[in-house]
This record gives sequence, structure tokens and C-alpha cells, in this order.
Amino acid sequence: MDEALKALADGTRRRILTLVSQQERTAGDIAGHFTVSRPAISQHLRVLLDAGLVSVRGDGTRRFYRADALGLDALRREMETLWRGRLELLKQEAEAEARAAEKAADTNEPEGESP
Amino acid sequence: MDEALKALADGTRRRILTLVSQQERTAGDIAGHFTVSRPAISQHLRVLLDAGLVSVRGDGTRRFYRADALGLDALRREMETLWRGRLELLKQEAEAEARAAEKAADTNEPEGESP
DNA sequence: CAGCTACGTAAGTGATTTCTTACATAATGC
DNA sequence: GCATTATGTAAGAAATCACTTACGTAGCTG
Repeated sequence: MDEALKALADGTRRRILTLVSQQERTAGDIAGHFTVSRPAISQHLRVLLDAGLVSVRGDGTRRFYRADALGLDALRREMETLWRGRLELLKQEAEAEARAAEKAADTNEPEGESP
Repeated sequence: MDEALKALADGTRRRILTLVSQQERTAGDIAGHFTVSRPAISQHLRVLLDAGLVSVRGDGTRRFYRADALGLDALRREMETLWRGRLELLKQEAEAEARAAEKAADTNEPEGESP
């Protein structure tokens, strides 16, 4: 999970992921969508590969990358576990804010500034 | 989103988030759960705060932190957008693998090794 | 085989992250 | 007011990251 989240933490890698989720693409094609050098993209692809978020298919001199739905789904599941238990908080916070607003309206200026 | 994902990319911060999602906790209490120094935790809390994933409430000398459900939910929504379009891939890949398996079973040794 | 294409890897660099220790600051209790 | 408690901030070290240029290598093509 750590590896996958760190992979996602980079904007370039997220863009790559978006590209290869629509269709499989060669490394060169992917690099063509960015201003950074081709080796840089190659390194990003390696990170995504290690994280299990993309897979490769070699064809001749070319390498076709695409999003690995299984890896992505595994991460999604883990993330959902992270969210779980926090949705309750949403309610709690909403209630707390409601109470605070109520109290603020009630309490106009009950405290003297001691001049 | 980038900020929030980078915040989540660190394991210590994810553990902090888990701690403060159950109940609000003081900085010292949180630090007590880790082996790293208290200032280190203070810095992690700042990152989480900047990312909008936790909120603080001061009370005397203490500062109570808790998960910010709104920020968490915003991130969750953005993540779901990321997943969208990739779930199709799950199907595609499953089908592709099924086809591959079928083909492998079909193709026993159609190719001479040219000895 | 020679040359070309598409790609990964190596090595090095500057920026960023994470941590530490030392210090600054605000509220509390005597 | 003075010590104590709870906490953030500063400064710097070590590790990691994202990038660059230069080079290596596998497969295709003439």
C-alpha cells in the first residue's frame, strides 16, 4: 500500500496512469505527452510497475504499458478501509458545528473586557 | 489533491490519521504512540493540517487534533474519479486473460523448435 | 553485418523529506 | 512573578526523489 500510495503521490505518475488507463501505450508515446525527458518517464513507469499499478507487454522493440486494474482495485479497497470509521466523523463534526453555531448565537457578549 | 495524497503517502501520517479518526487526541498523546520524537510528530501534524486532513482545537496549553472528515471525504471523492474508467479495465483484463488461457490450452506445441 | 529504432540503465545533481536536538512561547499552578 | 507543562519552530544532517545527460542493448531492416 505504501508503495502504491507513494507512486500516486506524484502528479506526473498520476497523469501517466490516466493515459494508460484509456488504452495501452508505448513508453515513447507516453513520454510524448510530457515535457520531461524520456528516461524520466521510463523511471516513472518503473515505479508504477513496482507498485503494481501498471503492467507491460513487450512487442518487438516496443513496450506497451497499461493500467493494471487488479493492482488499482487492491489499492482502492485498502483506501476504503482507511475511510471507514471516518464517515461517522462527518456526522459528528456537522453536529458539533451546529451546536457551536447555536451557542454563538446564544452567547452575545456575556464577558466584560475588564477595562 | 496532490498535497493530500503526499500527506497520505507517509506511513506515520496514516497511523496518526487512524488514531485521530477514532477520537480527538492531544499532540503529546499522539506522539506517545510512536518511537520518533515529539517534534517529528508535530511536523507530521502540520502536514496533515495543511492538507486539510485533520483539524485542531486548542484548549489551554493542549491542542486536540482529530480527522477532518470533510477534507478526507473531498480526497475520497477525487480518488473515486481516478478509479472511474479503470474499472472497465478490470473486465477487459479478465477477458483477455481468459482468452489467453483458452489459446494456451488450444495451442499445445504448434511451433517446431527448429533443431 | 551495419545502421536504426525504441527503450532501459548508470551516474550525478539539486530539491525535498524526515528526522534530530536545541530553543521559543503560551497557559497553569504555586 | 516563577516554575512547570504542552506544544510549535529553527537549524541542520542524512536519506530519498525527480530529473538530466550519456551509454548499453534488443529487435528490426536494408
